[in-house]
Amino acid sequence: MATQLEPAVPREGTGRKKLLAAALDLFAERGVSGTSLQMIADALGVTKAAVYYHYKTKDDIVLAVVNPAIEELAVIASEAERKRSRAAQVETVLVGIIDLIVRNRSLYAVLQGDLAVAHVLSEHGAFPELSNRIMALLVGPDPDPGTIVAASILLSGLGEAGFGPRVADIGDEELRGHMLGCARRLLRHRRPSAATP
Amino acid sequence: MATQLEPAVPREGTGRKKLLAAALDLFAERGVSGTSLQMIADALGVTKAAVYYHYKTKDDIVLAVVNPAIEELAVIASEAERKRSRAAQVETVLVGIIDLIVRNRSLYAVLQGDLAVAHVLSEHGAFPELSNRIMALLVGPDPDPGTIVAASILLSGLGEAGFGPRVADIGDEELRGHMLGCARRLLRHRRPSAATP
DNA sequence: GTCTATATCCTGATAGAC
DNA sequence: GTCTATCAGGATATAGAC
Repeated sequence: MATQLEPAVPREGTGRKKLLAAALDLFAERGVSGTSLQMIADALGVTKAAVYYHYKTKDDIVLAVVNPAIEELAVIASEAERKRSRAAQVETVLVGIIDLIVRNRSLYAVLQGDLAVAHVLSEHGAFPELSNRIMALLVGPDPDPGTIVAASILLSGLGEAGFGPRVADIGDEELRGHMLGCARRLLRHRRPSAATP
Repeated sequence: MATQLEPAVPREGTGRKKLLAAALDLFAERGVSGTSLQMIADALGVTKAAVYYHYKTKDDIVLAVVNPAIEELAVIASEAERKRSRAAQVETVLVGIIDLIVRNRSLYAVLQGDLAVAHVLSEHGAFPELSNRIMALLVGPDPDPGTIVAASILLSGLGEAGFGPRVADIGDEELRGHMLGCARRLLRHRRPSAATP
């Protein structure tokens, strides 16, 4: 539950940390299924066996790469669930997720855009439940379909857009602001009131 | 340039058509890199060699699966480029793409969400150029970063959201309407006016 | 911690019979 | 159009030396 002040996956480091950084770059560029352990080893200048010293299986590497983002998301969700007003819950989720995305643009894209990651997480982790918690915080109780569509577009759109080449040359501060603006525009719309005849 | 009245990839058919439908389902579920020719063959109840009778390489299958959507997108782009007003251009692109997504929910997700597809298309096709044309139609000339961010979120978000399980039980008509509403909300925002002091 | 070497399986792809 | 049989290469993963 420590506050994260550094990027979730550091660019430099020793041993495992360099491995995870190299793996993330490859996952973001070629996809998890399109990345072999040989490629990761080559990126590090070592052999496959050296990679296997740090992690027993490829799934373990995927989990280790993606885990920091999941832990941050869990903190964000818990923080948001403690808020009393719906508006504060939505705001906490939006600010938290967008900050996470901007701070490390490729990690979130891999986490929620890669089908292989989803498959691994559905077996080894509890990510689907966390994903549902975050969605519930965004759309609230008894959401109408329009809100569900908007939140779905937002969550997947933010991830892919943050890593896309078209926003690569936009600074962190500015990107954060634009993403927050997009999120608020998307989510703030008139619900069809069931009480109106 | 024939108008498409049927789904881009038919669910049933004979020979190649059943092959493409089975391949699309697998691509959408496991990703292109995570789908082997063996899986496609198994889904059809045949052997790999039978698959190779229809298409020489795996890339050819990917191209054939994704090609109907690309052709539709090209028609949409050309149609939009013939409009004179910016508003009409944006509207034509939005209505066309959303209709394409809703009519065949997994195809667009595979086309623009799968890194392996992007890799194949960058080699064998001219999709990057088409993608740029559509983006240019959405954001207009000299777009500000906020508009670029919004359009990026929209294009990737629509694709993934259309295939997601959360919107699976929403009917075509309703989904189309909600997606259009989201798109208009996202793109319609005040540009920072450079003329204002 | 990293290496070489190896084991095993699966991949995309081909040839030729029916 | 589909089959069996086969190929070379690459995948994950392990064993053991340094």
